[in-house]
Amino acid sequence: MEDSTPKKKPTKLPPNLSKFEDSPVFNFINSLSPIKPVKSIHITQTFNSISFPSLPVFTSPPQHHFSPLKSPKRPNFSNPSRSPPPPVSKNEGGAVIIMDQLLEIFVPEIPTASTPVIPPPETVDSDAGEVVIFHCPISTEAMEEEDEALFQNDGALATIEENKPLSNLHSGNMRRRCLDFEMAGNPVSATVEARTGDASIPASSSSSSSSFRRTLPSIGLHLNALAATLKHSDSDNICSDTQPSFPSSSAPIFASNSTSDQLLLASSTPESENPPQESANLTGEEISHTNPKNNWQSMENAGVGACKRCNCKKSRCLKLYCECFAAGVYCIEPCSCQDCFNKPIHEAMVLETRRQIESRNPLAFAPKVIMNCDLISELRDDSNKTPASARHKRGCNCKKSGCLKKYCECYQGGVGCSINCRCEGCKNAFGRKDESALLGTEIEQEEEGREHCQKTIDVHSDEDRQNPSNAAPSTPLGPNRSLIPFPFQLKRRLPSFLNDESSSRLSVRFKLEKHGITQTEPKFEKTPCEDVTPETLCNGCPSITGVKSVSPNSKRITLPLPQADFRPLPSTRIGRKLILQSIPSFPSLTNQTSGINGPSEL
DNA sequence: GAGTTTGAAACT
DNA sequence: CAGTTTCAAACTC
Repeated sequence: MEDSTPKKKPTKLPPNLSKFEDSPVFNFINSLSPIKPVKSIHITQTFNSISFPSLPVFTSPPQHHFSPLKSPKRPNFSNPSRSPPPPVSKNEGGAVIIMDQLLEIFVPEIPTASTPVIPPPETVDSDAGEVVIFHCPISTEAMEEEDEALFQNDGALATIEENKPLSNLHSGNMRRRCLDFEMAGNPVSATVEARTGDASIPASSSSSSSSFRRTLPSIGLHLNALAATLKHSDSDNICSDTQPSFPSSSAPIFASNSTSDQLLLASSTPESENPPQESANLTGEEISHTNPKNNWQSMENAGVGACKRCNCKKSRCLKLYCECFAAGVYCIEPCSCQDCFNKPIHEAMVLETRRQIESRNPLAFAPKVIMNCDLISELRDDSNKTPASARHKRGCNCKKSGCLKKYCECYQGGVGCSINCRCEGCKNAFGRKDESALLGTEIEQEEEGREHCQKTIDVHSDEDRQNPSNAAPSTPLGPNRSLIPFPFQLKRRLPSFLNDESSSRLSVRFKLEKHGITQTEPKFEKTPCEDVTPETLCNGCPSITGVKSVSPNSKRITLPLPQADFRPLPSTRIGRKLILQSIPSFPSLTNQTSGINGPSEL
């Protein structure tokens, strides 16, 4: 509003000036002047919108202005990456993209308002309308947060978002949150994945709980993956920003670990956090293979799950009952909560509450699902923990669900039950408690016998040679991949031997055999993945969830480095073993901080 | 969409 | 620490 008036003034000015300037040139200019008012109008809208982001519509006007700047990007939108049909997609995609870009550039662009010419009026209108629709769900707060993240990451984000729109546009509002989760979960993973294509590390997997939630994390992952495939890996950075509001929370705890560690960690929020890992797990290839649509769906689903939406009525969203709060994110519009205090406005209260909760349980906000790497270190400390690539931090206590429903946090997180679980009648598709126990013992043995790694490797190689099928799984992917539980889809698509679990378990079996322990074999042969996969996996993991990440391999893995190289290797085990030994080197490469330090410890 | 089930979180 | 209550998600109809 204000803007409009000032602009009008300029128009008024000319008359005054006209006195001085009667020259034909001046008249000519004056004649032109009428046009300006029109431009000014656009500008005013944009500014208004900008100035009042809070408004539900807030987005639309700015878009226009921004669009010009973005104009270069638009072409990208039109890019094939988008599945949607061109006509419709144009508007939507354009609009959405614009919004994202606006968020990114937001302030900076304002100056560009002068450039009204750039955006074709048509596109502007259509975009605006659509944009409004998409973004409305997003709270201004969320927008702000996102913006911050965007600004921080700038280039990377911009590119990412550009890419994202392609795949993610549908999700619109969700997208932001997903990013947040990613950040929380694993900022780096995404980048790593994108760059390396490996995905090796991320434990992301944990993430996602059941099909979708897991995907959530995956969502982020997906986005990242998409972005990665597209180009930018930087998205990682973005992730970190996501929840500025909750610095203290779990993040620090896990954050202490090196970035790699973070990657390893699966965020508690099944959706967001895990997904990243999953995505990470997914190789670029996989991602590419998977239909963007699938990812998309998964993302949307995840969005529901991953991008948390709570429905709290009595907790004020200040207790762990609230998924948003538990995930360390503010509630946003999509939430149906009542008397919500989990908003930036009440940041102090939120922080205080978090502090209290953490005082009771320091890990209350820590990721509920911990990936391999963590386990590795933990395992050393805690012999009891299962070797599985990912496990629930505390374990579940299911009595009736059989750990086959989302009631089960393990299942929801896409991880198998562990010894820590007190569940009854565990049938967790991702790994039953009893199985994990066996694996755990095996793992312990492994660790004990690491000295024999070399030997075992040889043995494995021999065995692999004998059993090519076994060997295949063991491939370098194994190690790297192991972390990354392949999406169920992948399992379906890929030969069974490719599954991490199978490979990992096989390797374990071999090890056991070597050690003289053969009893376990039957179970390993079962390769729960295969057994289980059908329903749960299919449902849950369309996107990723890498539940099965359970494989012991995952523990070792982490770094993407070798993946490409290793894949060729015939035996996964070998890869695992090698990786283990190589681990030491990784830390140095990635992070000094990394608590993992596998090598030294190893 | 309402009601039920379930198990985590919070409380005692 | 165990038992109970509260809570909200997940699930069913």
